[in-house]
Amino acid sequence: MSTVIPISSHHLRAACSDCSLQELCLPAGLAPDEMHRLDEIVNRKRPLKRGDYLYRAGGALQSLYAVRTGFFKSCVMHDDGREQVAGFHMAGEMLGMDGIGSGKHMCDAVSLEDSEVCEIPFNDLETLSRHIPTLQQHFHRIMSREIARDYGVMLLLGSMRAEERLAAFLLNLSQRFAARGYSSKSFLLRMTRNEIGSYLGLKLETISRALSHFQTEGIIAVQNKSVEILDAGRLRAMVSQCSVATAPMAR
Amino acid sequence: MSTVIPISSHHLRAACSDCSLQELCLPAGLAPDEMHRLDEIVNRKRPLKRGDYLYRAGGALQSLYAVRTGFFKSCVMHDDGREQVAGFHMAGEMLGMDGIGSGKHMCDAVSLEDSEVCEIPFNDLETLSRHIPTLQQHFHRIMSREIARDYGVMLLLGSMRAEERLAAFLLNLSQRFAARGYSSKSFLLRMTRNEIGSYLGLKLETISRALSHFQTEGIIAVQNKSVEILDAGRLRAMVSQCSVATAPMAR
DNA sequence: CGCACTTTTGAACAGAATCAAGTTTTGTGG
DNA sequence: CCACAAAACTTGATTCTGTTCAAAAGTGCG
Repeated sequence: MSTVIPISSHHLRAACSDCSLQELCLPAGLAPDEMHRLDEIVNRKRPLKRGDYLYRAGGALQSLYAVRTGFFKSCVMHDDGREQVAGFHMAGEMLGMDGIGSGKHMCDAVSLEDSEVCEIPFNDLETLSRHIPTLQQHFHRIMSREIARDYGVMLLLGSMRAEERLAAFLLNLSQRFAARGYSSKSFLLRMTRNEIGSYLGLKLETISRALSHFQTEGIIAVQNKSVEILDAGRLRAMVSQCSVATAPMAR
Repeated sequence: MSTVIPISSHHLRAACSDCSLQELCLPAGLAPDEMHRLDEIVNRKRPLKRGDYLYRAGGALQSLYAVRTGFFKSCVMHDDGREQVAGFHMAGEMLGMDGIGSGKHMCDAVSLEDSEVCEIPFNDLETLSRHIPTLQQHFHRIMSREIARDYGVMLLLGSMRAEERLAAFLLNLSQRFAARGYSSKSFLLRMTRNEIGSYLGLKLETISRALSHFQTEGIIAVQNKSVEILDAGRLRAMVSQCSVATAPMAR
């Protein structure tokens, strides 16, 4: 257990990205044995089909989850059945941190396409992070970044108009795809117009109209779920009034 | 350092509330020596006058802060000079957790009345929490609750209309005052209409109108900064459509 | 005591929501 | 693989909520 496993650095990197814990272990790099110990507590999770729930609001929080492949939304349900999307999550991002405080999940996490996640039992993570300062620091950073992101969303919802919100949303997606090695110019919207609207505090008709408008302006090309960004500069100009909104905005 | 300091439980409680670390140490209670070690890393901070900055966006994050007395807002500045209020903070609450991820504060923290804070050097807190699991758990809960609160604000900004937002805001304040032993029915608004509006994604005129309207309806009595809640039930009814928004909403 | 800031209130305006209809896409079962 | 039903999307017309502009009154700090 405390023996250093003799594996190459290439191996480590592979193992890390393999379990999709990029956010937890990549940034500063753990020592080989540390990485191994982290790996030991991570459970591979069965794949989820589109529409499956990863967890539900009110359920006991046992684990945090790292998205391995696929795409998720987290959303809170109103009494009347309407849903409010609180965030979208792609490969390499973590889910479930909102539930630590109360021990219960605060929202539903739903798979928007066939996905796979790694399950990280929270108690084990807490214990392990006491022994591995680097891991502890990363975990704190991840939670903090979540808070900072949320601030950005609040800014967006509190002070931007419809088309500015959508521009910020598209730029944010673009940037996150780019960070994962996908094209920043051309990608698929995994969620419906309704879900985008819910996330941005707008109605689906408004999303549809704004997308159409961007298209006639030559800023983007949309066809169904696929989006191509033609003029990122103009998108950036639309949100530039809000300095903070560009980078840490969405999720 | 590892010696158990012989102080009574009453002493401990006093010391704890004294340094205003309620959020960090009260909930489950630390052992006497643990409490003492926590106390050792906490620096008493000079009082701040109204309008003083506790920290500024972009500044290096050295410490987290616990509000001892007083009232703060945290806000992000737009390029054009407008400000967006991201939260209000009263005695016993913690500030600064948004900056851990980047090592820099993401927003300004401004005192809205003469206040006093405790400074908790973040590195020391991280180190200490490795040795005191209870402290570690509390710290994680605090960060998580901040995330959950932010989800609530997103819900509010994304799906409630003006008067619902204000109702939720008043109820949240009421509740937080009550939790600190103050009246839940009658309190002072430490912030301006403009700051309330910024926080709720509305203009100050809208806040003013809504307050006036609530008053003519007999739901509240307002005079300048002082508010008395006459019919909490109707306020609750206004926000009840959003189950989640009531409790963990603002900050 | 006066000046600056905050608040209130009114009137006109604008942006997004709502209502509605029609079209396209997607998913399912035969 | 096709047909059909359900879901998602687009677009237009209308309505309504909240913003903007404006002016006056109140409050408080120096």
